[in-house]
Amino acid sequence: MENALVKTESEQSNRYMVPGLIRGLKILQAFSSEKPFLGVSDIARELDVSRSTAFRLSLTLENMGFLKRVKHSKKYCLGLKVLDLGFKLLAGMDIVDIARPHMEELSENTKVCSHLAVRDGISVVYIARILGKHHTVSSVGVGTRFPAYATSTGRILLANLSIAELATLYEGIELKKITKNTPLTIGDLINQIEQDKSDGYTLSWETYEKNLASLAVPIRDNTREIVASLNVSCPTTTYSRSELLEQVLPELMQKAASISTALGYRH
Amino acid sequence: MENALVKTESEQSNRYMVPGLIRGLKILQAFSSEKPFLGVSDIARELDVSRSTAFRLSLTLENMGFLKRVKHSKKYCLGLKVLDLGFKLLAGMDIVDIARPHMEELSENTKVCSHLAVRDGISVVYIARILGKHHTVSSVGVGTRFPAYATSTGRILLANLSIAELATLYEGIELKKITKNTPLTIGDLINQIEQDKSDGYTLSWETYEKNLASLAVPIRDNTREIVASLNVSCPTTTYSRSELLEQVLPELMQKAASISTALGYRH
DNA sequence: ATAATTAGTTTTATATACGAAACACATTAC
DNA sequence: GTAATGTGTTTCGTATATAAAACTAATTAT
Repeated sequence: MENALVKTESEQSNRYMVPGLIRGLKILQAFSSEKPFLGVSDIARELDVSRSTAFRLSLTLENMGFLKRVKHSKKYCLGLKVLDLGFKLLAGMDIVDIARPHMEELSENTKVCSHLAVRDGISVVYIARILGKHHTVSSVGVGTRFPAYATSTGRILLANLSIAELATLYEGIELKKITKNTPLTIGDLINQIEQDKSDGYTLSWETYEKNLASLAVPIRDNTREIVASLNVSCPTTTYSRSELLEQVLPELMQKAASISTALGYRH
Repeated sequence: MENALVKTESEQSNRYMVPGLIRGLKILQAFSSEKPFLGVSDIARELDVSRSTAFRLSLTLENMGFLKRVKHSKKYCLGLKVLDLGFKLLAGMDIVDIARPHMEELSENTKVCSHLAVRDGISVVYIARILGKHHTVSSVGVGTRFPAYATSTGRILLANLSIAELATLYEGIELKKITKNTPLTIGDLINQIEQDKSDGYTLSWETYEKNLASLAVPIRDNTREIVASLNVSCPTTTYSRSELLEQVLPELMQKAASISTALGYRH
């Protein structure tokens, strides 16, 4: 009972959280392509709860269709119901439907891949992708997360925050050196974002991955806030830096403007 | 306290279920493209729980990233974390990775859309899609669910069950007449499935949607069970019935065989 | 303007979800 | 073979999550 007081350890601060739900969701998150099958005991170890609790939680998730028993085994794997949630979210995002035709034209005209992304805390989450028909294809599928500070799309989205908000957001977060071009301090990041703002675009040349170029611009809605970022990405060999800026950027900005207009933004 | 005994009403039978988790998941499922924003009171009404409970559950989901407050409002919308689960599931399904290149060839050669689907109870769930380059594109995205009895892919997947299992699965389920070709009784369905089995394929001609044709075949793995269904679909005007069977079917079966082989199936 | 309604949040007494221990039955060790 | 460990499941007393009520702070009605 002496550890009843030491509840602050790694748990969320709020005293209103319901443990059954936290744990249930953590179970779903515990599954991965490396660990696709977990038994009750595995789950109990993973979450540091008793086997009886793990048992009841798993049973609940199974009954709801979020977990499935694998045939002729007592182990569980993720159930197909987990797909529903994600696709319901995307279906509700009319920005995806609005943007897609423009993105298809963009990809058709530039021959490269295009992505639409939104910010979730310090992450960029990709919510739409059009594969270029004629060149190396993107491996960034819908649902992919990247650190915002290290990607062109991410920096565009961070530009919507004030310096104070940025500082709060990145308080205690370490910026990892991914390639030679990634910002290493919040100061660096803020400077880059200020530069982006005056340019109106972000060019990332091997910032997140060697040999990968990406050019991103903001999309705004009727509130005038930056709600998404539209980008094109390709190998650094497809277009040179100047070709990207001279040939691709105007096309990209025009499509972004069309999407913003469709979302109610008045220029 | 008199209603404490009447717990069986619509709740799950099992006495080990943890209510906090059930309710939390039901909250996530309550959001839809028609109702993208819900407040604490809305949620309380929707789940028939007290506002204080709805409050604590929402707070928990918010802290976990599964719900987000919409700006300048107390309402919630789905958080982007829900995407993670679905895409983790798909990433773990190596059948998708294995099938995709074959599906791309298939779509390239036949010029129409191809889908890969698995069964989840009485539903078919689509887990991969390749859009045809030259014709009307499919609106059946990854994650889409359809009633298994009414689709070609679904009937192929149902063929893996014994008649007894089929009867159990559809016990108390009403088959709705979707078009003139949908089976209306379990007897009809079983007859159709028996026919499919001897044919080795299912042709659905306007079965689920007017003007839509779909041709599906089974995919088996090392256990010799039908684990997925591969199909092509197109408007009924693209290919005639006989063209589908003579030109497209051999190609489809060959690709399905390749995928089955890659999954360990020995012919 | 004022009252009435509805919203989200906080408190608190009690119904209940939880961990510990026991159980049954595998699988592995020796 | 038997012992030893590991698994999923069940029971049971107690710590705790919950519903009801109280409390604010917004909206809406009048």
